[in-house]
Formats: sequence, C-alpha cells, structure tokens
Amino acid sequence: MGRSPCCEKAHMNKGAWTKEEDQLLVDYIRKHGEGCWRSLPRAAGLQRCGKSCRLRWMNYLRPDLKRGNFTEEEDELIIKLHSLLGNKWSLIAGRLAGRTDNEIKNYWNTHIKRKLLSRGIDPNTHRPINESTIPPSKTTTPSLLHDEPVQFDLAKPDQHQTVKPEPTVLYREEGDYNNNNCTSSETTSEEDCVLNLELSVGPATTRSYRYESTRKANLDSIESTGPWGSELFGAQAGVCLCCRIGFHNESCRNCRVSDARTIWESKIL
DNA sequence: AAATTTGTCAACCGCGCGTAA
DNA sequence: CTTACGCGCGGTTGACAAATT
Repeated sequence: MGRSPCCEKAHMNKGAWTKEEDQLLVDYIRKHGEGCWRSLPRAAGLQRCGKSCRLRWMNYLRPDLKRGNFTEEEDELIIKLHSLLGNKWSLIAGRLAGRTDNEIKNYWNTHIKRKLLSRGIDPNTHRPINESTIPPSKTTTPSLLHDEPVQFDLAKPDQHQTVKPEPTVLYREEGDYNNNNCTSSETTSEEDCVLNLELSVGPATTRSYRYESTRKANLDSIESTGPWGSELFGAQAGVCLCCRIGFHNESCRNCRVSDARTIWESKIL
C-alpha cells in the first residue's frame, strides 16, 4: 500500500531557501516553538512542505548550531563514533554539540573518508587497507553495527603514512568504562588510550535507537523500568555509550540518564 | 580567458518506525 | 488489530564554487 505524500506537493516551493522564507520560519518558531511540522508551513505563511521546513530549521537555522570548520578533536571523535556506530549520523551528531547529522555526513564523505584513506585505513571498516600487514597474533574486535573488526590509531591524528605493521588498538578492561584510564597491559600512556573496541553495546535495537533519536521518547516506560533497562542500552546495560567510550557529555541524554542510574543505585542498593 | 573537472554541501527523496484513531 | 499519519533517518542529487587544464 502506498503512502500518501507528506504534504500537498503542488504549489510548493522547492530548492534553495530565500532570506524571506528563512525569516518567516525563524519568526514563527521563535514565536510558537517547534510544533507540528506538517501544519507549520501554512501557519507560518510558507509555501514549503513540512519536511523541508524541518530540514531547513534543523540543519541551518537553529540558533544553537555551530558554524565553521570542524576541529581536529571533532574529526577524531567522529572517526571514533563512526567506528562504533557506522553511518548512524544522527547518533554521531548527538555527541557533537552544534553539529547536525547532515553536516557530519557531508563532512565524512568529503573529508574524513579521504583522511582515513591517506592513513591507509578503510573508512568503511576502519581496518588497514592492506590486511596482510597485520600480524595474526593481534586480535581485532568486531565493530558494533557492521560486524567488521575495527582498528585505527587515534593517538596519531595526522599520520600520513602507511599503516604500522602493528595496529595500535588498545583495549580497556571490563568495568573500566567510567574513566579514561586504560588498564590493558598493552597500554603505555594516556595518549595511547584509544577506544575500547570490546564494548559490548550491541547494535542499537530499533526501539533504543528510536528512543535515542526521537523527542517523543516514552519516558513513562523509562521511569517504570529504569533508564538502564536492557532494552535501552543493550545486554550489558548500565552505562551509556558516551560514558563507555569516555565522552561523558552533559548534553547527552543518556549520559544524564547514566548519572541518574548511579544515583538511583546508590540509594537502592 | 575559456572550458573542463573536482569538491562541497544544502536540499530532496523514499523508507521505517511509533503512535493515535 | 489495522491503518494512516507524522517524524526522523540515511542515501542521493544537483547547483554552485574552486581548482585545474
């Protein structure tokens, strides 16, 4: 069964937005907030479909957007998160304040892919392109979504060189997710603390993924089961993904939930 | 200087999911 | 239980700019 179009396409503007359209949208949202995107265009006096309005607002007009070039830190964070999450741009964007999924997706495709290739790393698998250079003794760890091993050296962001014979993927011990101290015997220094790629956060279940990305989270069920329910954070739930990879972030909902869990456990247990 | 190629990124499209009716 | 709707996501497109020939 086909779906009805999201809006009446006839008489709708398409393509680049004009300053006047931007102003109408901004004025309306300032006044009324983000509401129903479907009805917003008519209410705001725009000849645009709701999806187009939403996109324009989310990707360009939102006041909290960070403009300008990505920093080296952001680059590395994107790479880390991509190795864990794959092309889940909205999840990745959720970890970078002021950046949008679209922006990150574009940036990935135009810059980071090349950057990784110049390092000799396959941007899809995060593995060295020349697999034969990897000693068999080194274990690799499946990435979470595409079930491919992940390897890269984040401690050397600008190494334009062929991949070292020994990938410097380091692992942290289970139970050490809440701090940035590497405990692996292979760890040598703080700078070498890379990702714990043995994270057991599985591919987000559909529901948890939706929970993460939608404003209409079912808070009731969270309150009843606790925000750390396995459904939400995977089989070894308890600490959110940010915390696990060492990016505790106040703007991240799950980090806050993790905090709440800690408090809850300290009271209950 | 003109033509062509390459890079960038805003915007569109189609689909899946959750939910209300 | 079924269906339609609204939202949000990821993939793709295309216009424009910059670089190269």
